[in-house]
Amino acid sequence: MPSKRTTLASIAQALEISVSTVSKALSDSSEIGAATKKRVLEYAKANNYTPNSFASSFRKGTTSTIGLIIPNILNPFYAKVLVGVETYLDDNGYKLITSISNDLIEKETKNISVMSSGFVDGLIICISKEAEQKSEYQHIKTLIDNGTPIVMFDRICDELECDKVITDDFQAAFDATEFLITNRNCKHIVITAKTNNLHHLNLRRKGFEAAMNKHSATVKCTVITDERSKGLKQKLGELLKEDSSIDGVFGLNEKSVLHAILLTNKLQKEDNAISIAGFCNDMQSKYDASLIVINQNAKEIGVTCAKLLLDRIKSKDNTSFHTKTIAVNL
Amino acid sequence: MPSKRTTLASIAQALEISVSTVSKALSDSSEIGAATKKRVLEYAKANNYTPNSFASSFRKGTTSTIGLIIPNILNPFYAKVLVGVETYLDDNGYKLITSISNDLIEKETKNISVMSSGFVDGLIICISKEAEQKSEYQHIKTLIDNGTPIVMFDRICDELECDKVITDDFQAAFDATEFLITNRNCKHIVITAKTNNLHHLNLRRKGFEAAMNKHSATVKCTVITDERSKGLKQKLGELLKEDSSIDGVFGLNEKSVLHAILLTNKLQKEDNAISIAGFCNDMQSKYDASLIVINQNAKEIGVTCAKLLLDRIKSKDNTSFHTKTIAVNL
DNA sequence: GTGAAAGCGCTAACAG
DNA sequence: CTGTTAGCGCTTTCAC
Repeated sequence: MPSKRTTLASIAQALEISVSTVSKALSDSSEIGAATKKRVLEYAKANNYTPNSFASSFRKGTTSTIGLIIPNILNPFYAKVLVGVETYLDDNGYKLITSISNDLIEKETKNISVMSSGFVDGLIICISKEAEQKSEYQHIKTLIDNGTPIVMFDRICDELECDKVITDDFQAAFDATEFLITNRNCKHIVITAKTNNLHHLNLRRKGFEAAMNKHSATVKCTVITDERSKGLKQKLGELLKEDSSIDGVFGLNEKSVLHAILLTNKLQKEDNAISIAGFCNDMQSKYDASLIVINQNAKEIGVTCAKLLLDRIKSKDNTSFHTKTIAVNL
Repeated sequence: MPSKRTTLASIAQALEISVSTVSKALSDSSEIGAATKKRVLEYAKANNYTPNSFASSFRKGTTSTIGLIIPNILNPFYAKVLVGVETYLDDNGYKLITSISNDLIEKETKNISVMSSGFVDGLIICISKEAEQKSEYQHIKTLIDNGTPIVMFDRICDELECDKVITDDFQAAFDATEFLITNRNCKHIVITAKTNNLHHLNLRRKGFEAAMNKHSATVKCTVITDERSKGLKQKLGELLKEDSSIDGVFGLNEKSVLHAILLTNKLQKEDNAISIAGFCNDMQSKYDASLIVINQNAKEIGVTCAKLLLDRIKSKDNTSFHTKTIAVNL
């Protein structure tokens, strides 16, 4: 193991030329003669020189690194967004620093400040539930004021001036609900809704309600609410046992859908007795053709975020922010 | 938006004191008088000075950043490992750079070299399927020779000298299989095995076989092999329809287990007619109590990797590497 | 063609 | 107590 890394200086010393010559030779500058270039390149290879890109970044004032802050990586929606972000960044020579906020403002704030203290050229963020519920955006505002380019996705905030990428939650929920009604002939649909007052969950619920209103003549609905997922699951289980007229379930989020799948399986009814629709990115959903899954195109969301951010960084423009809506499909 | 960031130099200039005084004052050094400290602190706050920790890292020669390279983030096993790593790192003031290799040597190699060129203090890696199958470890060796501390997990290689964290795959498979036999009274168990020659999958299969041999008098087994997941799923589906004596399925990996759940659900047999056991970290499995899930304690694996790595970095020792085996439970 | 030198922002000897 | 100085490794004018 070589005790010391090869650097420009060590190459220069060994070859008795100057550091700047070495630097230029390695970057194949036209200023340097072919003979010198060859000498330098050979020496560099022989001593397996790897440029210290950290130093280079420091010098240039950019890091080619992007920060991603998400609430939870076990939710496949966020995992897929990460895949999209990582893919696009990697293709463009950028690195990715990831932080999981666990939906806590404190951790979010801490990591934002660490990253933005010179480590990243820009930030992609889905704010924590806590921040959204308390409308606490000061930590994000500070970031923007500081000049760090950011892109928000999924959970966004109108008062923040930056690029944003969202799903058309209302339309998606409307479409899926209508599909339950018109294609699966559902007559009694249950919706499971957490009472956590998240903006995009409310939109989904409104989409569902709009569809129900449109078809109110033929379809009935029952709303289950609870502030916790477990509570929702339990109530749904009881309801399914009691009321055999239920022939559809609409899940507003990942967990609701998974719970619905499990509970209806347990009932051991004849095939397709109960149709399930909802927002779900779990692998499981891909294998179960009977499900009506709202495909949020999470990976595409990630790619779009990354693209918006890199474009913003390259243009150095900080006006006219875009909000892109990623289409969904069933 | 302030056109220029506040720096030590700008503070020093404004207050007509030296840069080093400012630096010391901000780090609350005992060398500086209370009055000066107060002046500096107030000015810093007023101009919301944030230290450029990138520059500081550069100066100190360490980045407080760790690289994590995993094949796939959509596999919940790796996602959970990431959570463990991220949690431990964050608690210890470290950042995390993540790269997804997609099981390709090329991307793995590229990202390793980018990260190790000064951006990370150490690396945690689960090598790509491709590297393991081709026994290509040169890119890892180069890294080790270069002096970068690394920790391997899940897929390891004996010839590489570094810390390692693994699951006791053999024992886990043995225990789960025996549970199927003795507790669920299975008489005919199907095992779905991909023919991809991955070390830890082979260990799992050996564990299964050892249990079968021990109970060969009472239990029969059928082995399904295919090089692709889809093929396995199809063969399993056909077998389940044809042979009604099957009362147990053992899945060697995530997908196999998920497929088995789905297929047996479709059969609409009476409850618990077919018991399923296997390696699975999907959310779904948590909600289905009838499953026999091998809990690999993925988060703990992540925490252990991170801990081993930080300890190694701090001690600067590069001898006596440890291989830790994380216990599993059903 | 090649080299000298400045400097990115910060830290840490060493002087006063 | 405060200041001077010398870099970390690299890029980039500007001279020669």
